[in-house]
Amino acid sequence: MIMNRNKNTEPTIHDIARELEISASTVSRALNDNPRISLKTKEKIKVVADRLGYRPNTLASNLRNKKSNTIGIVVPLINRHFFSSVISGAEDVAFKAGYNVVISQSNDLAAKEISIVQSMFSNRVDGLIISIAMQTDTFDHLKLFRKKHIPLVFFDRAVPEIDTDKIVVDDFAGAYRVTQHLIDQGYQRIGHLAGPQNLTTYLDRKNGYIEALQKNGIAYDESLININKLTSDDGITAVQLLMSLPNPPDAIFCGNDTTALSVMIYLRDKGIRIPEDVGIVGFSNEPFSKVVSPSISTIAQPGFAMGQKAAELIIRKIENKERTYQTIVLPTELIIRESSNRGK
Amino acid sequence: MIMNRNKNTEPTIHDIARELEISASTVSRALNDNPRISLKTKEKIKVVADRLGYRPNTLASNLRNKKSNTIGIVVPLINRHFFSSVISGAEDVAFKAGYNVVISQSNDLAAKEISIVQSMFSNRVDGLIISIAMQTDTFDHLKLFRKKHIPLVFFDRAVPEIDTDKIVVDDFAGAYRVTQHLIDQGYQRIGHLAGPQNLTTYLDRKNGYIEALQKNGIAYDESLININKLTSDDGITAVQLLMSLPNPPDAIFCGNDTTALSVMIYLRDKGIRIPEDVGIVGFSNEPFSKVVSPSISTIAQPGFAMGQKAAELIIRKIENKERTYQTIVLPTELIIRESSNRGK
DNA sequence: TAGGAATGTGCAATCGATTGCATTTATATT
DNA sequence: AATATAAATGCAATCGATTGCACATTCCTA
Repeated sequence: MIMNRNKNTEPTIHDIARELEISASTVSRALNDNPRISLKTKEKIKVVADRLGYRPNTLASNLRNKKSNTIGIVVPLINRHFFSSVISGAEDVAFKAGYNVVISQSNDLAAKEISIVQSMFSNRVDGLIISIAMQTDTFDHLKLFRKKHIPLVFFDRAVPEIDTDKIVVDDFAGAYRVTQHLIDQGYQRIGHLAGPQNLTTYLDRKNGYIEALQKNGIAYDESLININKLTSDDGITAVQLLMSLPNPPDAIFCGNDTTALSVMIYLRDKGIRIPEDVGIVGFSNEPFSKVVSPSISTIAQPGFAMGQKAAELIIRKIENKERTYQTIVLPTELIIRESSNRGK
Repeated sequence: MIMNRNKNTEPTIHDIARELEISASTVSRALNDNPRISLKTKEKIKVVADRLGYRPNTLASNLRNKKSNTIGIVVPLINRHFFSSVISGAEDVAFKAGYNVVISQSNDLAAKEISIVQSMFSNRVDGLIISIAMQTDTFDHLKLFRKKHIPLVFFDRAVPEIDTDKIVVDDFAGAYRVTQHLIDQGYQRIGHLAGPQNLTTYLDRKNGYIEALQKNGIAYDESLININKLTSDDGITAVQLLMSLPNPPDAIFCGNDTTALSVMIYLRDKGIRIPEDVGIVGFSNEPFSKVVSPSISTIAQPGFAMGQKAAELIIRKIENKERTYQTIVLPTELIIRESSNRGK
């Protein structure tokens, strides 16, 4: 009699096989509902599996199948509304399709991003969904995925030089719409706080802004554009600068809601009325933008939907091995609130 | 000559071994910096490994070591500030310690939670960090982890009947402090919007509130307590009820910031001044609570720190096999802002 | 220079599930 | 009853890394 009923050990298909005096192959096939196994045998096996509290060891299965059923997601910061929404959407779709989701945050640091991506590769994720760090400017770690034909999907912040699937929002159109809206409200000199221009996201926003000005026959004034990292403090520094110009702006299109808020607070403290004296628009529709006072006009980015789309796309790639890449541009929505609404 | 340089295949230790005409064991040991391997051999091996672009296959290693280097985290909803903060903190610590983090959300549904937890077990996570779903009322899926001696850490919402590590905030003390603060500010009739009482979190808050009243010799009035699910709408319904009492409250301690905000907006619309006429305090320190106007006094829950602690704790358990369980109660912080500050 | 310790490598089994191919068993056909 | 065919199951290798034990080599020391 072969003895192997170790105590601290999880039951395996071999334990089930031994119990029933059949082979492990049969057990494996039965549990995977393989038609080659008779119904009768399948049932016997399932009974024993239940009794032993058998749970398949996914690690073993993954190794054998060279598939981890895992999707990696890398974001700059988990703890940020937009990104956690994307993650939430992606997890939703992935879970339903039987995939696990491993998540890491780059903290916007290139070095950490590289380390994460390599680790995910070693863990043999089946696909990678990523929004790159602000700081990242070399892309070998990502090209690795392309080279090995592991599906790679960029969202929000994509790398132009890597040809793969991308899901972005229409930053250009969003910014254009914001600017047009400000013009429609009668603002004449519109400033812009722009983010790092190595990210297409922010570049596109700036370009949309410029385009809208030009289409409306407004001279585009370089001095009204302030490029920074869009932190709360950056917003204050920038607005100080803009307002001290000989000819200061009467509206500011801020690259995100965070700066929109800090700008607004700064102006309020200076006794400048919003939207009467200066109009403000942000970007991203952070939850707070709706509830501050005055509420902040902004552009809604469909984070949850983006995550869903990204997961759907990568799963299709994983399972079908499609070779064509697409860039999905999700529409944005201009939400007009108090901070830019003069009622015109 | 043995041929095996398949094209689409990742290099393995065997490829390195073949190249150098040594055994795979030596390669494995060299790459793990085993002292039994000579420096000279190690260096040769590292050179070849680099040249081939070798990346260890973590799946194989995990299978052999019966360890996945992965920590599972289950939250009700990823896309919520408190939870994403916890995740962020946990990822931070886990990554530094060489662990991956897989995340799933229960959507507050018991069935999904069970399914997630079982799947994580099959994936052989080394430990599980979880905040249970509002709906969950059976715990076999979690007891499984205890039975198998897989580290389990509850955070925020813990299950009293399962003896394991827990990290919670001191809801009782937080609520007590809120109430004392309102009393100190001269409020006389303090109402409370409480959450579902099957969660200790909300139960403790209510008890802290009651205790503070009693310690201050204030009669505790059942009619001033409204139990609901703490959604925005619930807040409005509740405040309508409270304010229509013959003897309405002059302050309301809301079970979370969401209701605090909706209550505040409702009162403002009725021309009731905050904090002069009615004082308001929330709970959780949601980002918006600081930026709305008036800003909302609240209790800060250290989400990020909680995540860090949870990860630290579970890693200690994973690596040391400690058998003693602890409940860590993190202190809360009362943040006094405009909504309850009469300047007393 | 033999004996023994110290050092460096290799063999082969193992982790648990999967699967191509072979083999056995049951059923059908003439 | 004998053969052909279909159905059910088993064997053994595989996925890639790890490791106890055995074997080989080098180095000392008496």
